[in-house]
Formats: sequence, structure tokens, C-alpha cells
Amino acid sequence: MRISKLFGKTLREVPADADTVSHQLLVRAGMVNQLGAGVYSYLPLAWRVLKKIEDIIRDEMDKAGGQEVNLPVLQPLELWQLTGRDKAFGKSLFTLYDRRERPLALGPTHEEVITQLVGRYARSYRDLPLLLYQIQVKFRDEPRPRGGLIRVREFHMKDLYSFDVDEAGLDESYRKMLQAYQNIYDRCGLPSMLVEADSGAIGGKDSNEFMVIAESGEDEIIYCPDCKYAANVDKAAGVKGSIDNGKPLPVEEVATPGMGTIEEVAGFLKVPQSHTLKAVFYIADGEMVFVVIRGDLGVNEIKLNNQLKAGELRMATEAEVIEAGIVAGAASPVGIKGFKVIADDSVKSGTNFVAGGNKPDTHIRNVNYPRDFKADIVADIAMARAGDKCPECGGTLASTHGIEVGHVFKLGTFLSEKLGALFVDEKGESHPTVMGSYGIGIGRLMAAAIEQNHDDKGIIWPVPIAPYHVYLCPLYREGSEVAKVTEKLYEELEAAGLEVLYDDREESPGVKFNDADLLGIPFRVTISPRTLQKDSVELKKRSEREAELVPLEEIAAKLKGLVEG
RNA sequence: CGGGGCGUAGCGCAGUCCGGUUAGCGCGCCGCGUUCGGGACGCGGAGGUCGGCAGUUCAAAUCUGCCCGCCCCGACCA
Repeated sequence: MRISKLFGKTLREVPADADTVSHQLLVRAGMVNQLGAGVYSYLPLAWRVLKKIEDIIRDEMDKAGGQEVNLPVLQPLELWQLTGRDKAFGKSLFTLYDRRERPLALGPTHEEVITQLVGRYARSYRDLPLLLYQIQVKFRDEPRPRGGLIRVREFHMKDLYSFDVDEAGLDESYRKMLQAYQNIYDRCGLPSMLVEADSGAIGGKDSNEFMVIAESGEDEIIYCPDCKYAANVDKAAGVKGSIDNGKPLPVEEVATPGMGTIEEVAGFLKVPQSHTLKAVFYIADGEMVFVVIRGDLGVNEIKLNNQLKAGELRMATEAEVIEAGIVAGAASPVGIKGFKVIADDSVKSGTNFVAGGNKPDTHIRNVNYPRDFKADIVADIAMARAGDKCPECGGTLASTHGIEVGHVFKLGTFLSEKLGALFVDEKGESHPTVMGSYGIGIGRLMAAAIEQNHDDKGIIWPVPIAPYHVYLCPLYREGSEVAKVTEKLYEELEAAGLEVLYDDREESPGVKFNDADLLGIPFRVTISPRTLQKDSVELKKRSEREAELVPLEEIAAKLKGLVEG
């Protein structure tokens, strides 16, 4: 490809509304253009990268036994109402009406469609297992698109769905997909991390995410440096450690004038925050919920809602708390009545806690569970943090940030039951298929690759997903052979099967080199009167500082070797 | 949806507070010439509903109201 003909233009200045590195570089390189919030056009260079990623994914899906299909984006809303997931997705579901006023959704994912489809065709255990996938556009009306391609409203996704006769089959399909995903990230040159995850709106039981570690990542990951344990903070279960406060003592009221927050109370009474219990209030589907947790810990709302299973969960406002007759600043589970009480299991981690007195300016010492208060539910609802102990090996947990580039779910049978994806077993009995679902965001993967591979000059593409292999860069001089030799070399390289971006513009060397760096093509070949004096060209890897001179007749073979790695 | 910021040429910005000539600057773009190993230079040129609508005024990019869009921080997810 000759740059003079390439659609797209590099920018010298950083676009004002991009502050994520990958976003800035994609725009500066002339690869993407924003149309609206979370909606982008992909120019030729970006599209080549996306296609390369897709090809790698396709290859791995096919190797794992997947069959590619293509499902409708336009889906009757009715189908979503059948599974109740129209509510789970809520406003993220793009809906529209056809000319007969019938409601439709733009597919945010395709479980409903494919489950119904499989129910029609796979009627026997002999038809299973099935692994069906597609690479196609998805629509999600995200509350807040951000970070360029990191989080968008229209995006390309590979989604695969597995259908098995039983749990053991699902486990096997799931295992195959984990391996295939690992292969995909490896082949894209991206180090990925497998973490435990919450299943969110998709639903289901086990769930894992693949993360690419990056500063700009939206997700916090809690992991153990000593073993394999790693989980999204939404899901992570840190061991909280116990608080040794001696044998349970009788409760004792203490005056705490003006002390409202845990910090103030603990400081005033000269006890660590971990020796206190705090009360936090939520509204779950309109009902006040009283949450108790050790003073040094934070509530993980996702874990909390996994206990409550509320449609809408939010913190109560101060007004709501007061209206409920709760003494803000000194609220306590001790003696409280008329609320659903959920306690974090940290209430069992020690003795003789300080808790609120349910009277203004009053706290109580020596509160012990379950002697002094009861809870409707006691479960882990705390936010795990670095420094907690690993639930697997007891090591000390650490935390980092990551970009979620893949998410897999063991769905089970709740969708196949609702949508009638049933099969008949050897005995002639009918059962719902056991499902799994597996997604990779293609554009996000590209953005993650840039986040992971760049420097202050631009992108540094891993070879397998680079838009072109070679940046052919002649430095013209009147009366020299450069133009002629370059044209010949261009043909030779292309004939050798290399993908060449040929900078045939009459620009100064600085402009060409800077564009080469910005675009991040892995190998730059410079031809100038100087190199031709030695019948050579200059070869520079984008990932390295130094260049080397390579004889003209060897360069094609050399590049071929480098690209094929 | 809550909080913060922004909207003037393809991109980056000034001008707006304090209304007043043909609305500027840099980059990029077009033409000619000189340059050429890390974003060269000269000369000439094209390009703008000042986000939109309404209002105030002799006069609005500038003041007022309403609306729209975009970015960032929080609750959601590939």
C-alpha cells in the first residue's frame, strides 16, 4: 500500500477529548474517527488490525470445534421478555419500534436468539455438544462510554455459545474455551491474566475474565503473588484476619459526644478501626436494608446484591436514614428492629467490638456476635483489598488494574429452560441443554494491545496484529537511484508475501520517521543515497533503538524470517 | 442519573468577563520555488451556519433563556 493513496491522515497534535493513550494514538494515527459518544468509524489501518485479530480468533474457535454462524442484530423485544433479561439489561438495551409499532431490541448479546435457534435444531443428545459462534456487531447503551475504544456503545464481539447434555460436558466446553482464549491472547502478543469474575447481567454461576494489565484499566484485580488466585475486585474474597480482643466482656455504654464517623469514634476511644462495627444503609427495591460490617472494611455492593438479589440497589440518602428513625452516626445492630439486617462475616472475626448505641452521642463497647445482635444473613459482602490474606494459600494479596478483554460464563440451564432448548437423552427423556457463553471484544482488544505496546512516539504493534509488516521508507534525493530501487524492492517484498506500507510521499525524513513510529509498523526499511552506496538498506525494528545495514539482496529473506518469527 | 468541564476552519487554540470595522493565530490542505537522515523555509491561496433556537439591543462569537452534543469523575460491562 502506498501511503499517498492510503485513506486516513496522521495528526501532529493530540486530540483534545482523548486522554487514554490508546485513544490518543488511534486518533493521531488516523485509524479511528468518533461519530458520537461511544460510536466510531474504523479507517483502513484499524480495520486491518481488527481483521487480523478476528482471523486469529476464528482460527482458535474452529480448532476448538466451534462453528461460525451469523445471527440477527434486530431482535424482537418479546424474546428478551421471555427470559426476563430485558430488565437485567435495563437501559443498556437499545430498543426501537418498527412500522407496526412492535418493539425491537438491538442485540447487546445473543443468548436468547441462539438458544431458541438451537432448541429448534438440536433435539437429540446426538446433536450435542455444540459450539456456535459469530463475530459481529453488538449494541449496548452504556451509561458512560469512555476511553476511546475501551468502552463503546457499538462494538464488534466474538461470542460463542456452548450447549452440552450435562454439567460435565459444560465443564469440558468451558475448559476448551479457556485454553482457546489463552491461545488467542498469546498469539496477539498480549500477556493476559485469568481472574474470577461476577457474572453480572448475563447471569449464571461460574464466570472468569481475561485481563490485560494496564494503568488505564477500569477494573481492579486482587491477586495472590504466591499462588494462582486472582479475582476481579467485584468478586474477590480476601480473608479478613481475626481480631483478638480477649474473652467476651459485658456490654458497656460509653459517651462519644460529637463522634459520628468510624474514624472519629475509633480515634476518640483509642481503638483501631478494625475493633469497631459500622452500619451502612441501602435501599433494595425500595426497602431499607441495614448492613453491618467491621469498621475497617468497605461494602462490596455486588456481593451484597448477590445476597439480596434486588433489581435496584443503592445507598440510602441521609434523609431516608433519618426518616427511618435511625440515629445516624451511632446506628447499631444491637437492639435494632424492623429492618432486614445483613452482616458481613467479619462480625464473627473477633470479640468485644465497639458499635453504635442507637442513641445520639453514645456507643457501646464489648459487642459480640451472636450474643448481642442477630442478622438475617451473614455472608462475605466486604470489598477485598491488597494486604488481605489469600483465600487459597494464605499469602498476602496484592492489587492491580486491568482491561477486561474476555469474559466467559457457565450459564447452566436457566435460559434453555425458559426458551425450550430441550433435547432427548438415550432413554427418551427430555432435558434442558446446559449452556455456556464466551465473549471477546475485538476493538477493546486492539485498544488493550496499544495500551500494552507503545512509547512516547507511538504504537508498537505486535507482529501478528500489525496492520502492515514493513514500513518502506525511501529518502529521495534528486539524481539518485533511490526512487527506482525502492519501487523494485516494494514489488519484491510484496511478491514475497510481506505486507508493505510504502511511504512514497515527498516528505522530509523527519516527517516520515515520525509517522513510521506513530503508526507502529514493526519493521522499518530506509533507503537513501547513503545506504545505496553500500548496496544496502537500513533495517530498524520499531521495538528497538538501533538500526542495522542489510545488503539489498538479503533484505526480503531477512524480513520474511522476522515476520514469520 | 449525580458532580465537574467544554463547544469558534480538518486538528490544536485565542477572542467571550467589559457587545462595536472585512473573526484571528499555529498545524494541516492547494500552487510555485528552494531544501532533504528525526516533525525545513519563502511567496501566494482555499477553507468558518462562532453547537442550535429564541430573546435583549441601533449592533451579539460576546449578554439572557431554553435545547443539543462531547469529554472527565462516580453507580454498569466485551
